Amino acid sequence: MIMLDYSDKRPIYEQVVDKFKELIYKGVLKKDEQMPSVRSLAVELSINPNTIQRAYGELERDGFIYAVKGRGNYVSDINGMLPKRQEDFYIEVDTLLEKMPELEISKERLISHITSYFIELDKARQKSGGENPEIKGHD
Amino acid sequence: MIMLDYSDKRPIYEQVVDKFKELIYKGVLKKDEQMPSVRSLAVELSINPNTIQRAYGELERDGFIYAVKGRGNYVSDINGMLPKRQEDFYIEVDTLLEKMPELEISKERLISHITSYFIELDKARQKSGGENPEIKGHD
Amino acid sequence: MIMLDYSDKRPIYEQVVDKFKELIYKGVLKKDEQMPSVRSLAVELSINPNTIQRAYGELERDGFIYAVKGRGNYVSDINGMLPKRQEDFYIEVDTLLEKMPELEISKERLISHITSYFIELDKARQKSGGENPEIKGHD
Amino acid sequence: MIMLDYSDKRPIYEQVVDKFKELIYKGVLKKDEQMPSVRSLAVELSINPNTIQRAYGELERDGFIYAVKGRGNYVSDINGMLPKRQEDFYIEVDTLLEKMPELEISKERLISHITSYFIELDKARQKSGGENPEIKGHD
DNA sequence: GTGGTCTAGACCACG
DNA sequence: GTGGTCTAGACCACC
Repeated sequence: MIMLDYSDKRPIYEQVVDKFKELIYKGVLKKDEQMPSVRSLAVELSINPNTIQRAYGELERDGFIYAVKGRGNYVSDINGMLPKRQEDFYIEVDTLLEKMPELEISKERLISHITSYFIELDKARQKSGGENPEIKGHD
Repeated sequence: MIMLDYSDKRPIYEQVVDKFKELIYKGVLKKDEQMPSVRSLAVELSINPNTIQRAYGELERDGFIYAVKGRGNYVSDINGMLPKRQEDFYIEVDTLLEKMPELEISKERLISHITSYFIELDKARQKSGGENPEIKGHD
Repeated sequence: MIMLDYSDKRPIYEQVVDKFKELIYKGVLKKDEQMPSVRSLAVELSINPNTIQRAYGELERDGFIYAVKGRGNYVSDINGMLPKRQEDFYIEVDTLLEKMPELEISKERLISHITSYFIELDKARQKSGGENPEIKGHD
Repeated sequence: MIMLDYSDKRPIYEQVVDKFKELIYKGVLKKDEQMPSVRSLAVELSINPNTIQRAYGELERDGFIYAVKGRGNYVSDINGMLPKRQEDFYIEVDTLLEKMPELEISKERLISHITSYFIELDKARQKSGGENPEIKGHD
């Protein structure tokens, strides 16, 4: 379910946290589904249970999972976190936009890049059968 | 010339490196200009000279400065690094674009955000007297 | 009759204990009334009978219920526990009062808060038909 | 500087966290003052450095201290946290107020308790010389 | 010297 | 069985 990258400089527990956040965001792990137990996951990844414990602790602190003593960890309901994430996305976009003058990249050049990115994406999707419908007109 | 942020999680030498890269990129420090001496800068920032030494080492390794034994450190010629930096920029853009479907943000929504960003920027520039000329049609 | 909150950090047996204490205090469960059997309640809440057993044990230890071998558990007479609970209440009040200087909250400000709390409560009661008569001049 | 209470059921790291929060709140530890080092405090309290590490981690996460690698931990500026704490105080007050009808305690009885609490406090202060002036008319 | 991460192994409370 | 805390001891990056 999860693979560690030991060439990654980030701490292991952080990798675990991020991997699970992604799995939860993408819906692979659904609300109230049980997480792998601390010990079993530790064995599976052959790392120390404490490290998993710490990762689960962070996930709980961030509201992604909840722990029930003597039972296990379960994934929380993350509905309503989408707006916050969209906001963060636009903040990331802005920091990129700020760099443009210094890099002598024009607005038109950027938009052209974005457009061609999505054209390529569409092509690739048509080839593979078009299972992921395009997102349109949201928010 | 440089200010450290101790609440920043990154190591100090890295902050120093980045600050100087920025100064060189922006042309504040020009080709063949002398860098502050290791010891004077260490005193000014009240940090360990070893830390400055390490920062200068990284800057030299990355081709931003060159050291002359017994004389000091000098700014390199960074012409020709622009294309590489632009390339990095577009890679960063792509990683952001990849996140969009999952966040239910449409291409149109993004472009509208970018457009309004530049409109605001223009407004602010007209007010302050228009000193930074607009970048147009490059690359 | 009872609902568990798995997002609550407290152990389940403690939740059960508190819920029953409340039911008994509020008079929903009256003197000598029979408690649900350990096994039936365990099934109803889909938790381990041991957990219920432990909860009932605590309730008995605290004098809220009494067990009759082979028959079941029954609600005790809790008359005379009111003064003790009032005393506990005032102790809690005092710990709060002690924090006030540090928080730069004045006595007058607190009393004004309390007053407006009860005014709001009265308003809400008048709207909903006034079923809970106001408590006055006790003790 | 800090004393542990082993008869306390709460985890050690939590006790450490709370003790430091209190010291910072009360101004005993001031902005930018250095915290005892992880290892030295561990020795002083004769507990494991990991436990201190965890406590310091929580304190940093909560914005009470900041860590500089290779240097140490320093206390943050907690100005502006007062309103949040006052708000929490009133929430605690409200939970107490909610219990009153059930306990058959009237509003008047509570206010009389509070008033006499402050009268006693004043008496005690006059005896000891009156160094802590009364807080008045804030917020 | 400092903080930060990780392991190995133990103990406890809960179910 | 589960999560949660703690210890002892190690290693790393940073200053």
